[in-house]
Amino acid sequence: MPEPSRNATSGRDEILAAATDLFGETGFDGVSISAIARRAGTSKANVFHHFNSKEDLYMEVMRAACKVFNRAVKDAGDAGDDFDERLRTLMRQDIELMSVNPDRAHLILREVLESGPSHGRALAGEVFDEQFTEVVALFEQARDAGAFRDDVPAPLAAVMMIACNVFLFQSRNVLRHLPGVDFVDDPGRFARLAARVLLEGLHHRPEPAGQGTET
Amino acid sequence: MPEPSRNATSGRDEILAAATDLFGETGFDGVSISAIARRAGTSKANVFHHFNSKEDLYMEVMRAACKVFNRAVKDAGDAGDDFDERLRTLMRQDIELMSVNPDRAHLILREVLESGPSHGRALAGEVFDEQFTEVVALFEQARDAGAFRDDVPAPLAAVMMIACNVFLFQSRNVLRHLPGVDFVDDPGRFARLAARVLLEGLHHRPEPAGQGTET
DNA sequence: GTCTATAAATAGATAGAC
DNA sequence: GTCTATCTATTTATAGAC
Repeated sequence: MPEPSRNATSGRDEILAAATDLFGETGFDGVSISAIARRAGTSKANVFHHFNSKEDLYMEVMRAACKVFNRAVKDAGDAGDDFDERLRTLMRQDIELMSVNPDRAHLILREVLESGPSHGRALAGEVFDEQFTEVVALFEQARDAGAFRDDVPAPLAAVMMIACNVFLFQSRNVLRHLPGVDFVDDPGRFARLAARVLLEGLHHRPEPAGQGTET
Repeated sequence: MPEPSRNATSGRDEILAAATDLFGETGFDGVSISAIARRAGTSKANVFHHFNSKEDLYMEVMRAACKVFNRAVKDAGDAGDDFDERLRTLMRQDIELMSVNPDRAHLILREVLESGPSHGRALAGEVFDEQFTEVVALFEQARDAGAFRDDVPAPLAAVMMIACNVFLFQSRNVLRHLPGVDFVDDPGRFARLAARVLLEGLHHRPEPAGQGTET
């Protein structure tokens, strides 16, 4: 690390911050180097001095974003041993993490959810896989402990949980204005209610009513 | 309607089809008129002959996409009066609709889920609202009939259902390669399993175990 | 309706002064 | 490290022939 001249938030860092904002809002194709330079308060040429290309800058932004999310996911592991409480906590932390880092969350989700032109797909995929694997493990533990039904695969339960969080985050600006929707800006409340539905729905209770126990 | 010279799929229609594909895959900013013309087998100038601007073409594509989805959502209304069956059917039809029209689905979802530069936001918003309202109504009917618990708001249940469908569609290409995930390409199976969890979770069953009935 | 040619602006990226 | 000036390719969009 060649130490920078003296100022902490100078040059390179400001460009990275501006790029994170803009790439997060509009995506790779929707942002020009001129726009990034303008927001960072510098010139186009200076952007190209600090980064070899637009793709290089984008990848650097992705790397930083993934690091933030990976670290947060790792830290969220230790939270008691009550399954219900762990699920609730995990959901709430997940939503709060995205709410606090909307641009970074957008970046990662875009890479995972859109076909995207081969950019940071691999990096974002790792974050996604890690998160997914952890949630699956949680549900499998619960099922192995006999707490959950065995006619619903753990990966499917994991998809449902992550889906709720991701969708709430992605559509928050639209949902907020819909009638009866008063839970968008209260992660704790949403996590509590959604987790309740998932937990009750997953509890061991064979032979529901009229349909066979088809897998 | 000034009838076209003689061929049904000629000129304008081919351009619209090409634009739907490309805008759906890469979004507004990621597609150039040259690319659309190339795929439609015509020239740039001809694209501008049929449409006043790139935004015009994009809006036309959005309009058509929304029409397809609005019609399908309307048609899905009448399906028996068994709540469980209706929810299952609605989920399955929704997933199948997106699977069959991936580009149109992507277009609409992108407009709703990304901040996006003011483009077809309004159009897509209508489709989204309509779908959301219908699902909320379904859950409210069930709750009014006394079938569902009343400590989980209907809009939240609706968000959970739609979230599962949207997320399954959006991340299908990533999920497909994850261990234990064998439900991505079987809408019937996914709808059956996910609906089971939601239904069981929403069934009337007050005072779960240890936590109060907080709303 | 479709084309070639072109205009005008902007994109990503480089050269070289300071 | 930062800048102005510039290069080249590509962008949206238009003009006008056929």
